[in-house]
Amino acid sequence: MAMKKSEGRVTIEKQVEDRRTSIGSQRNPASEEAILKAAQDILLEGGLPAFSIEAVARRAKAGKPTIYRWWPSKAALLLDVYHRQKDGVPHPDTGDIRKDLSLFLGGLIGFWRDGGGAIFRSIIAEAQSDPAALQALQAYALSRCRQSGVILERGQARGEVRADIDPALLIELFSSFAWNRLLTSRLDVSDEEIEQIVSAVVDGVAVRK
Amino acid sequence: MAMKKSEGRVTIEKQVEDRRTSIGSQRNPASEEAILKAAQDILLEGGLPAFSIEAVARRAKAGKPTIYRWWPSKAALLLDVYHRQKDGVPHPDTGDIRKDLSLFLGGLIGFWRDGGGAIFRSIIAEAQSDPAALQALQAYALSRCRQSGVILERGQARGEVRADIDPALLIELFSSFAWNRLLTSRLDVSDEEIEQIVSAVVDGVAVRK
Amino acid sequence: MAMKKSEGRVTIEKQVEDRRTSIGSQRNPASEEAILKAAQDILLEGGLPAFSIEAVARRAKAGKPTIYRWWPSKAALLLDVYHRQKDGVPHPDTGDIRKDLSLFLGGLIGFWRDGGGAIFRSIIAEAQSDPAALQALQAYALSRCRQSGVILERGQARGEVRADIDPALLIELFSSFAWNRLLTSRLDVSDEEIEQIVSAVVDGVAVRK
Amino acid sequence: MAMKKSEGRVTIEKQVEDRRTSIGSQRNPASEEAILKAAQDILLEGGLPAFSIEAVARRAKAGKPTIYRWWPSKAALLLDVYHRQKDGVPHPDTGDIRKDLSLFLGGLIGFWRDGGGAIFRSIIAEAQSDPAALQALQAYALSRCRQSGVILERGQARGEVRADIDPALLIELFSSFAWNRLLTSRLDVSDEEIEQIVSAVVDGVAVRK
DNA sequence: AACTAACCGAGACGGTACGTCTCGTCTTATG
DNA sequence: CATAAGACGAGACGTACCGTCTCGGTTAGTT
Repeated sequence: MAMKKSEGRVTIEKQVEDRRTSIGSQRNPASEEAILKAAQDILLEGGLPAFSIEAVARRAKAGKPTIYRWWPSKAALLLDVYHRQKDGVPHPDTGDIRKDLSLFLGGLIGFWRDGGGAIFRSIIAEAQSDPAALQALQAYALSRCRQSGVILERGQARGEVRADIDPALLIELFSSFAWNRLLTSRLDVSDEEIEQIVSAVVDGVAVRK
Repeated sequence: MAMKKSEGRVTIEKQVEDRRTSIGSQRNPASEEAILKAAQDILLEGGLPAFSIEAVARRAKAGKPTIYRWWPSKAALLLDVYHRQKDGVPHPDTGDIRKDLSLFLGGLIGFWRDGGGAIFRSIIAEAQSDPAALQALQAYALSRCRQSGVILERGQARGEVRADIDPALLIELFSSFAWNRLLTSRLDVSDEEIEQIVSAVVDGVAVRK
Repeated sequence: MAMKKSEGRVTIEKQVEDRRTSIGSQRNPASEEAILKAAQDILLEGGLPAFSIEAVARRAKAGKPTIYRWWPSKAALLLDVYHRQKDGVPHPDTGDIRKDLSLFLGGLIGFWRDGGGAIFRSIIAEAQSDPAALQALQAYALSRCRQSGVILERGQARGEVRADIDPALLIELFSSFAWNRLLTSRLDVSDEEIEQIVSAVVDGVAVRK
Repeated sequence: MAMKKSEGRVTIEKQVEDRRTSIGSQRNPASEEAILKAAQDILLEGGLPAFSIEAVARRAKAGKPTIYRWWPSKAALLLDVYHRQKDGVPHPDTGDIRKDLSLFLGGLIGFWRDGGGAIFRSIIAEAQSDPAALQALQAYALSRCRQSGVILERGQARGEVRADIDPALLIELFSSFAWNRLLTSRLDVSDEEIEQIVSAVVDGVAVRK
């Protein structure tokens, strides 16, 4: 992406090496792209400790004020970076609530374990000190729970799931578990563990009388 | 010279007053106490962003090296501060697994909501960038889950809870929910919500056939 | 926004007042000046022991990195401070080598005695532990000796001074005496002593046969 | 020296490794020796920058208070270290003032160049900030000049040197030159240079009429 | 023989300064 | 007027020493 940026301007005069300058009184998409790319790369390579506005500017060959102009805080940049990744967590519809929930939970954990979690971890951490990030995180989490609640709603429609269950709340319970494992770097969850959790919740912990 | 030494301490009690000096080749409990107190106060007042070794040293009227001597990292100090608060989360034993779990989850959330959570939030945030903090957090979380697992073990002993349930894993599921709410500042959980979650897990989400 | 920028500077003069910020991608003369001034004042007030980068930064209301950016070492800053004082040691040209040398030596000692020596003392001291300072001092001393050698060169041109004398070496001998007195705080040299030294060297210590 | 210290106690029980403890209510010569030795070694190896009370204590395996008990300041320790070295600068008596002065100046420079100067440099540097060191240095320098003045006094007695010359002052002039070279690390003075200086002063710089 | 007094090492204490890092703001020069 | 560049004040980081203090142990003289 970042390489493409000068491609359209090659013929216009002599082009000073590889420098990216203003394109006038408007936001420069090449800069935005370079900054987001740099931010993402830094996060994936060095994690949150390596992530600083300074480092992003350096790597993106951008001026710090350019970053501050468009992203008011570290958290805003983090969120933008996160939104770029399509998160690939599915809302399966196999017709079997056990399978659906196992696939959902396993998918979420797997996505995070395979590299997708680093940035989200950073956002959660940032949200503990930055109120703006916190609000964004709240909104994001809520909408995700609602979206994923569809799994249970389908189960309810099929008469497979109790009608008095709040789908979003239950999804929150499952994804909380994934959060916990993400935040404690214990994402190596076996299929058995996932199935045990799903089974416990679906069938109930209590002995059937 | 030797006479002067004890002269200032004749009145046994209230003495510390101004300056706190060494008590010889051994750790000074007064310093440790002052440092932990200062650290706690700073955390409660300004949260994680205000928490720096510099600030703690200043407030505790201690030298920075004194802190570094005893706590190798910011995270170590954070954990020590957290350990000082007796966390008051109970392991209730009412004989009814529903009540026990509700009291446990409600107790944890209540404790965090009423001020006890701020420091733990900070530790989780810190653990996202500091490997040492992460390790400490892992160990802590694990041991807590095992401890609280006793609630379910008692249920199993009573024949109330399925024997194939892993107590620690189930507790982890419940406390994950509390973590989630702590980290998203949504600890205002109603008793109904807690009961719904407990009920869902105890009785199962599935419709009984 | 853009309008606000110049608003505070409408009245051209007296403006600096409180805060001194960047003037763009280039060295800020106001900062440089403030730092050198602060350094000089600290040296004159508290001498070398009071002179620390920390103290200079504090007094100049500058950040430490700003100092380290422009002066790689304490010694470099010291030398810059010394160079600011025009040192007022003359190269007199009375036509009489005795008078010229007396005025030179007396002038040097007098300049140091009347306040100008404190900083140079500090530089010499610093050079004993800092190789960079040492090198700077060597270069400075050498060039001064060569400059002042002109006194003897004129004497040689007049046929008053032996042609086989190395002017710089002789000047070094005289200024060494001043160094010695500076470093041992014995700058209260009487005119008689100066004349005795000059007389000894000019006329020779040996009895004329 | 330091090695000998346990020699007398070998047979008395099992001797805890190599520890040097108190010998009762009196100064322990072994400790003093070990401290001076350590101080000297550090100075010769790392120069003034490496010389700290901390380092000396570490190397001498002594407690810091033991050092502070006997030497009130860094300078005092430095001076003691310097006094241990017999300085080997001669007061030659060849009967020829030229030879005597050349041997004196050459001897002083040579002694310093061959390792003896490092400590004296340190003392001079220290004296620029420590008044106690300064005073000690003044006294030392004065007495040395007076002692070495004997060279010129003998010349005066022989009728070889003008009677109106102050011997100490002249010696100060010569040794100032050595100081200068010591402090600027330019002790590689050739015999020719020494002879030129001596010749200039003995015979006079002025052309004989 | 017991006691005292001073010494010993060790090392903790409250501090200061070090030199490096990042922060978020600012101004320049370039296009 | 947006950009890359980079200087600025601020202040935290972790380290090295400073000079003071207390400790527990050792040993020489004195009782």
